[in-house]
Amino acid sequence: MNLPATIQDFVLHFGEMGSRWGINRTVGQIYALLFVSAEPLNADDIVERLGFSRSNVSMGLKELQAWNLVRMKHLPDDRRDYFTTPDDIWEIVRTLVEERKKREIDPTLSVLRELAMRAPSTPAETHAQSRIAETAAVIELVTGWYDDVKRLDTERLASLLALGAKVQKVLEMKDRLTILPGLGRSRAKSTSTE
Amino acid sequence: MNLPATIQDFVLHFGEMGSRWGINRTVGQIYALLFVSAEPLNADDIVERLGFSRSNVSMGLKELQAWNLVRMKHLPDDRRDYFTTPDDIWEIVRTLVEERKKREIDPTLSVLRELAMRAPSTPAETHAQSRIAETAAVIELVTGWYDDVKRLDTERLASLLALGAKVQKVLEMKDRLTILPGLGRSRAKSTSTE
DNA sequence: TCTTAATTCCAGTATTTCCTGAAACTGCGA
DNA sequence: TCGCAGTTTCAGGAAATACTGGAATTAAGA
Repeated sequence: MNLPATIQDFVLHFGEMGSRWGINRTVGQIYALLFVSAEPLNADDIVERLGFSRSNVSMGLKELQAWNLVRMKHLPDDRRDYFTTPDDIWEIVRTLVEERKKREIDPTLSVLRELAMRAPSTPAETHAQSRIAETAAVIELVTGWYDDVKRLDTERLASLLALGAKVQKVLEMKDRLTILPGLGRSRAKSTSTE
Repeated sequence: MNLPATIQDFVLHFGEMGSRWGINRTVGQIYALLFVSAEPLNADDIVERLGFSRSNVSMGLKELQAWNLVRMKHLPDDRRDYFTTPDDIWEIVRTLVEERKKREIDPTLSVLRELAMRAPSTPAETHAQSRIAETAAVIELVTGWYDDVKRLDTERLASLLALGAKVQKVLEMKDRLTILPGLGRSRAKSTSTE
């Protein structure tokens, strides 16, 4: 590994983190390197800097592409593929959450719904199914919230986050002071028409 | 594995999910079983139902205890330890998020801050450090929001989630219509005095 | 169409992580 | 203090995952 100390430390830490979150270490390191690099890098640049085998880098890049986490670019008079991450970190966060949801949460939710709907055959099963149904409801609530806020532009999202729980106070005030038609609790189901 | 079909399918699915999120399959399955069981279970109950070795179950339970995800109980005239998960799913979610944050996000954040503060020695490093600092800022914003909303009681939290992005509309209205002292953007840093 | 540089695939190997059985430990009741 | 039921620890084996080098493939330029 042939990198300035700070970059190396970042890359190594990111690799460790990745491996705790179900992303393999190599892929995490490749991503980290692209993330902090000012210029797009090609596969050989990565091999040189990280010291992985050429094919390992190639597979890692493929996986990152499958996750929509990197962008491919081409330089004039150069056939090689160059890769970067988006400049906007919020876009990266959105992609990460979106992909993770699509691959893991959504399938889980449909499994849970299916399990909860089966005809139970023992009392134990009946109890289990009500626990499962509760779980599905919580996941639906959280993902519904997410589906909603992900449409906000970054600035609004950031200010909402900065506001934190104070939002609650504003809402209580609103409940007390004003009548706002069309702002009730019953949010649209949002699963069907996107 | 000796379980009603629905419970078995849930346990297996949960085990798979766990292994994608950095929890090993066995531990995930033990947790899933406890989660759907109406009664507390002891280690031998788990061995019987899941077919793991006694020691594997013991280690799994130990790990779940370290994560604060299970409760130990004792029955009268029985020395064995019995385990359950909390009845309230929201409590489970809070614990999960809290532990994960404590073990992974917080340490990462301090690493990032340290890296961003080092004196850079190359232009590449300078650029990397500004990316790292930006990342730290995003993480701080999100965890700050989380630290804030986690204090809400479950009912308020659920209604906030149900409201989704509509919150934004309420806030815009508030900006236009009223002056609310002490509700500005500048939230307390919240890291120091808890 | 041929040459060549670049990329991808794949089979085998290495490494890491997980799981087991046996042995050590703990603490209660006699 | 001893015996015993229950629990935990740990070293070694098993399984899963990751990594490599070479061979196959692709595509651009001549």
